[in-house]
Amino acid sequence: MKRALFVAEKNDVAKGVAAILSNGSANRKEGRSKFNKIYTLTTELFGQRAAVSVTSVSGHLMNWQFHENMANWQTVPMVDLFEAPVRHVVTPDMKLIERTLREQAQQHDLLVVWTDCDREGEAIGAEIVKVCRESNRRLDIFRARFSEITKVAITRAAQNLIRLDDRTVAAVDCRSELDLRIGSAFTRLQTLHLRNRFRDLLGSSDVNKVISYGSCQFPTLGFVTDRYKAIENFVSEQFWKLLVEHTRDGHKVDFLWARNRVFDHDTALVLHEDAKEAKEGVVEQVTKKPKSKWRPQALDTVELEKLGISKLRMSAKRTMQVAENLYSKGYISYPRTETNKFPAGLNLTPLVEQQTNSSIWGDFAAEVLQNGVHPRNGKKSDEAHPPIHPLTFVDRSQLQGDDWKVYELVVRHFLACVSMDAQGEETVVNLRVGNERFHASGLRIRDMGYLRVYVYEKWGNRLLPGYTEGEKLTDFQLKITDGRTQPPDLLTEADLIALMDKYGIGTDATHAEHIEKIKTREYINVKNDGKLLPSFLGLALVDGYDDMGFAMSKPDLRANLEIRLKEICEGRRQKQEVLDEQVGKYKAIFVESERKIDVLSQSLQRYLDRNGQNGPGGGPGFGHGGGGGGPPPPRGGGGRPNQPRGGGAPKPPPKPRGRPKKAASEDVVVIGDDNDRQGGGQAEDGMIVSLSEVFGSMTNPNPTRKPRAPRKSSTAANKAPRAPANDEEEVLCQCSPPQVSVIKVVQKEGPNKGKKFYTCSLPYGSDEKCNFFKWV
DNA sequence: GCAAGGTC
Repeated sequence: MKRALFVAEKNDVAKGVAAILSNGSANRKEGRSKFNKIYTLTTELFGQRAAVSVTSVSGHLMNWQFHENMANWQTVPMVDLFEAPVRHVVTPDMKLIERTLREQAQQHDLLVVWTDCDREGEAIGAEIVKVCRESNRRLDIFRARFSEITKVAITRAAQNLIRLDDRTVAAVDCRSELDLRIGSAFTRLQTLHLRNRFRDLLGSSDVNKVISYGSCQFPTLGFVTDRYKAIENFVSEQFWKLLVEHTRDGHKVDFLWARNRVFDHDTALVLHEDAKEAKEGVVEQVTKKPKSKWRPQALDTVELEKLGISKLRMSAKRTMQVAENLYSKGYISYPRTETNKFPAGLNLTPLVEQQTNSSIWGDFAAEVLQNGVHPRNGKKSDEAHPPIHPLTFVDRSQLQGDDWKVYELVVRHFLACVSMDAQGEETVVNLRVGNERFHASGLRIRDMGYLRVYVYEKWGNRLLPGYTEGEKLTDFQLKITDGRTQPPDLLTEADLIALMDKYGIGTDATHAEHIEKIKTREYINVKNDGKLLPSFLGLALVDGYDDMGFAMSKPDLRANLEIRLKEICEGRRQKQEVLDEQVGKYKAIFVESERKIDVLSQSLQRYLDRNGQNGPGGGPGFGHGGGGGGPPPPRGGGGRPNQPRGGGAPKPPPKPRGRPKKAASEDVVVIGDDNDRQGGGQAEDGMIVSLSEVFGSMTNPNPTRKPRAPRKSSTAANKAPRAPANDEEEVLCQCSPPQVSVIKVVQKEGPNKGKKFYTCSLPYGSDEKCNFFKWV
C-alpha cells in the first residue's frame, strides 16, 4: 500500500481534511509542535487504497534573510542591501514543525500539499516541499486544489491531484525579496539620519526608535496624511438655501429646496424674492413607493474589522485578536476570509437552529427557520474560506467583555444576513412656490425584518401629515438660511481599512497590522473619538520624500508591483526580470534619497518649529500626550486672529451641526481665484477645537509653508475668466475703492443656468466682499 | 534594530 503525507496550511484544515476522507474515523497523533497534530487514515488515492498521514504547518515555514555580515547598520553600506545575497531559511519558531515534516517525509512515498489555494498558499506549499524533499529525495509531489472544507470539495480534490504552480511561487518570492531589500535599506537610511539629527527626540542606541519604511506602511500613512492635508487646505465657502416650513396636524414639516444650495448670495436673494412674490404654494405631486433597507451581506474580514471599529469601538487589530480567539475555541468559523458569499455546499439551517437556544435572539432565529434561510450573498470569494459565521451556540454567561461583543456581532450579523430586508413605504411631497420647487419626505416602516436582530443599524419612522395633489398652501413660511461648506472628516480606522482594501495595500489578514505598526512607530495617533491624526514625524516623512520628488507614500507603487506579480503568475514575465527592474528602480531612488537626505530632517524641523517649543533640544515626542506632539491645526485656525475687518459689524460665521460628509465641490456655482481665498476661507471652528484637544498648549496657527496642493474643487475655478475679457467691458464693484469685478457663470440647474454675471472679486465668505451683482 | 506574508 502506498504511503502518502498530506500537509495543510494550518492544523484546522488538516483536521477537516482527515475527518472527511476517513468519514470521521481518523486517528490523532501528536506532532513535534503541540499545535500541529498528525491524523492517520486510509483512503482511495489514484484508484488504490493508500495509508495517509495528514499534518500541517502554521503559515509560512521560511523567511528570506540577509547573511549575518549585513547586520551592522553602521558599517555596512546601506545601498549594498539592494544586491547582497539573501537566503531562504526556516524561521526559529517553525523548527518543531520542520522536524515533524522531516520525520514524516521519510516514512512516506508521496507528498500532497493541501495549503490554501491563494498566492501565499502556493508559496507555503513550496516551502513544505523544500523541507520534505531534503529528508526524502524520492518523494512524489502533488497539490490538492480545493476551495472549501466540505465533503464534495475535499473528495474531489483528493481524486484530482495537480502539481504546484511554480510561477505563483516565483511571484511570492519576488515580492518577499523586494519587500526585504527596500524595507531594510530605507529603514536604515531614515532611522540613522533622523536619529543623528534629532538625538534627543529619537535616542541614539539600538533599542531606541526605529523609523521603519515598508511598502505597506508608507501608503497606509499616506492615506492618513492626505486626509489631514485636505482638511488643512480646505477653503470653506458660504452658501445659501431656501426652506419652506409648514405645520399641519401638529407636525412641523420642512420642505427642502430642490436646488439644495447656491454659493452666490445675490442669486439666493433673487430666487427668494421671486418665490416670495408667489404668496402661494402648490402641492404638485404626492408619491408613495415601497422602500426597503437591505440586510447585510455575508461577513468577510474587512467588514468584520470595520464593524468592530464603528459598532464595537474596538481597533481592527483587537477585533481580529478576539475573533481568532473565538475561532480557536470553535465558536466561530475562520475569521480571515475574503469571501462574502456562502458556498452552495454549506448547510446553514443547522447553524440557525443552534441559535434558537438563545434567550436573546432565539425567537428571531426560530422565525428565520419558519420563513426560510435566505443568505444575502456578495460576489467575492477567496476560494479558501467561507464567510465568517457562528459554529456553535454560546450562552451569554460563557463569554465576557470583548469576547462576547464580537461573538454577538458575528451571530447577529449572520442571523440578519439570512433573514429578510426591512420594508417600508416612503412618501414624497413635491411643493412648488413660484418657480422654486421643494420636497418633503416621510417614511412608514411596515416590517423591521432583520433590524429586529441587527441592533447596530437604525431605521426610524418619519411621520408626514397628509397632503393631496393640487392642494394650495398659504400658511407656510419661506425662509432663507445660510451655512458654510465643511472640510471632510479625519479618517477613522474603518475608512483607512476601506482605502487599503480598495488600493490593494496589504491583505485581509494584514491591514490591521499595518495600521498598528504606524501607530507604534508614532507616525499617527488615535484621538479619543477614534479619528486618525498624523504626527509631525508621519507628516515629515511623507513631505520629505515628496519634496525629494519621490512619491513613496502613494498607493500606486504597491499597485504597480501587484501588476508585475500578476504577470509572473501568468507567465508573461520572469521573476528575475521583474526583480532586476524593481531593484534597479528602487536602488536609483535610494541613491538619490541618500544624496538629498537632509530634506527629510528639514521637513521634520519645519514641523517642530511650527510647534514653537519642541526644538531638537528636547521635546516630549511626536504626539503622545502633553503639549508636544501632534501636527498644527489647519491653516488659519485658532480663532482667526489675523483677519483685518472691513468695517461694519461682521456677521458671525454660522456653525451648522451635523456636518455633511462632502466638501464643497461640484456644485460650486461661482468661480474665483483660489489665491484670493487664502485669508477668507477658514476651516470650521469645530475642526479647530477638536484638533486642539490633542495638541494641548500648541498655539501657533501659522504654518511656515504654503500648502502645496490646492484643493481639487478649486482647480477648475482657477481657469475662470477674469474680467474684462476682450469682448466685455470693465465693470467696477461697490468696494471702496471699487475693484475690477469678475465674471462668473451660474452653474446650477435652473432658469439662470449658464448666464454670466459680474460680482465682487473678493472670495466668498470674506468680510470685505461687497454685494455687487450685475448680469453681463 | 529593518519588510510583508502566513498563523497559534
